[in-house]
Amino acid sequence: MTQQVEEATRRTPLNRDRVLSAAVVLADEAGIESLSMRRLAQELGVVPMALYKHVANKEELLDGMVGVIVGEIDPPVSGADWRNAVRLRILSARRSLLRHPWVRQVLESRTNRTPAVLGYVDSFIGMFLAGGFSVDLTHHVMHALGSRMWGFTQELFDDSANAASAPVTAETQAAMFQEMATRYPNILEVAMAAKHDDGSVVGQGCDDQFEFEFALDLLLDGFGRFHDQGWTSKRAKLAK
Amino acid sequence: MTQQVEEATRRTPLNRDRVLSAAVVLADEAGIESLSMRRLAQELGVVPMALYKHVANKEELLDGMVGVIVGEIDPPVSGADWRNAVRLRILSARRSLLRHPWVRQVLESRTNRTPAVLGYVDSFIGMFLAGGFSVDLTHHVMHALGSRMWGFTQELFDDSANAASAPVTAETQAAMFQEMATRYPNILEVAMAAKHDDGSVVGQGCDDQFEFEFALDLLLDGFGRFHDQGWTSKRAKLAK
DNA sequence: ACCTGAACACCGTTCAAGT
DNA sequence: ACCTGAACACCGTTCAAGT
Repeated sequence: MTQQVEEATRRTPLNRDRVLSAAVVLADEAGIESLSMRRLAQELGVVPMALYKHVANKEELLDGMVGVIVGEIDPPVSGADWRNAVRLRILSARRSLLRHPWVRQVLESRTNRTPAVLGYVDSFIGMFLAGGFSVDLTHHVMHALGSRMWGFTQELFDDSANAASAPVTAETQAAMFQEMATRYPNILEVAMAAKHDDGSVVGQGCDDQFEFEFALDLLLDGFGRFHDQGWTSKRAKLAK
Repeated sequence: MTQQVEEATRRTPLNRDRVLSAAVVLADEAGIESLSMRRLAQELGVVPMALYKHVANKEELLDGMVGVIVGEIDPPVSGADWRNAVRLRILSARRSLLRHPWVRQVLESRTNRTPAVLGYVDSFIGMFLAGGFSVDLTHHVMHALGSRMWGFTQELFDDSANAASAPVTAETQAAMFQEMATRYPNILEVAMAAKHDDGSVVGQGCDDQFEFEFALDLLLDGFGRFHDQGWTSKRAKLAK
């Protein structure tokens, strides 16, 4: 930072938006684990306590950050049937969330009853109701969607962490292969098939976008089938 | 702790299992946020550094704790078709995980390539392969299942946190209702229907077990349909 | 060789003293 | 009335000094 920019930054009075934007940038660039009140204050050129005038505590800071990203998600497209509306909105959310990978963890780690999140959920529910879904079915469908409505899934193994680690030698790779073959043959078989499918031997093998849409479409198909059948939870419970 | 018990505890030499068990108990009773190396050491009546002889660091401690719980999950039942085998196993995992609510967060926050987790996943994949699923379909099905294979879903709003908070007065409840009605009418409508369904006005309204099984069965139905149709990812990609 | 007290480099947040 | 330096009560982990 040059002297000039530093001066200009310092002159701009701190406000909630500047705090939140700086926090988003910091989380994007340094990772959510590097986001501390002290570090954020330093980045803004203020004393740590100055932040507490604009956010009550770190929890509120994180809620606010999520709000910023949720605000970037496109509103529902108009004039589409429920399936397309829901699908496009989720894929839009996915694009937003992929730009800010830390949002997933923050969304997962807390109960998110902030206006931004509630507003998103409310308009999301609205897409099903507008599509003629009963309130009952909409309720259960929202549960089934869960965090997938944000465009992400809790994956079993997060490869993004692995990508940053040191490259493994051919030797250790061979040893890992041997270990996998004897102890986890099924995992190996599936992983090999995915890699073969991918064409590369080195690549991580899984097309995340394809996997996401596979599961999403499977769920949407199921929702549509239930809707067409006039499914109700009461009948489902009686059938048990 | 009486003097006698304290003596006995101190005489038992510390080992990895005792460290992990104590950590599990501490997380169960005090919550995962209260689990620190220092607090755990105190609980075991040792100096913090003594722990580092049995676990390399906190990450390894958490991995080990997950391993303890995963070890409690029932093995696959034999002689069942794939659908029942998978279903029963997931519901067994769910029972284990519900007894130790912190496991969800720990599983979500890390890339879990530990022997315990890999072993579980491997045997899980085995159930689909044994049911005649292609390796290809099994791969995508495992992705679609995601963390649901552990018996939990990322819910939008975690009510467990809310239950611990202070009870709200009738006044603030009415104000919240008013706020919801004007700003989040769709959420309110769904929430009201769920409560009515539940019979109570106060209850949290959602039957978590029902919601879980609703989504699980919807997915399993989809998997079965794909299996019967001889679905392949290659054909699915060409169709796009 | 083994064990561990003290220290290091952090946290989020409170609070009283200074302007 | 406003602002903030110092302090509090913690962290995980290193390391050197002590046995």
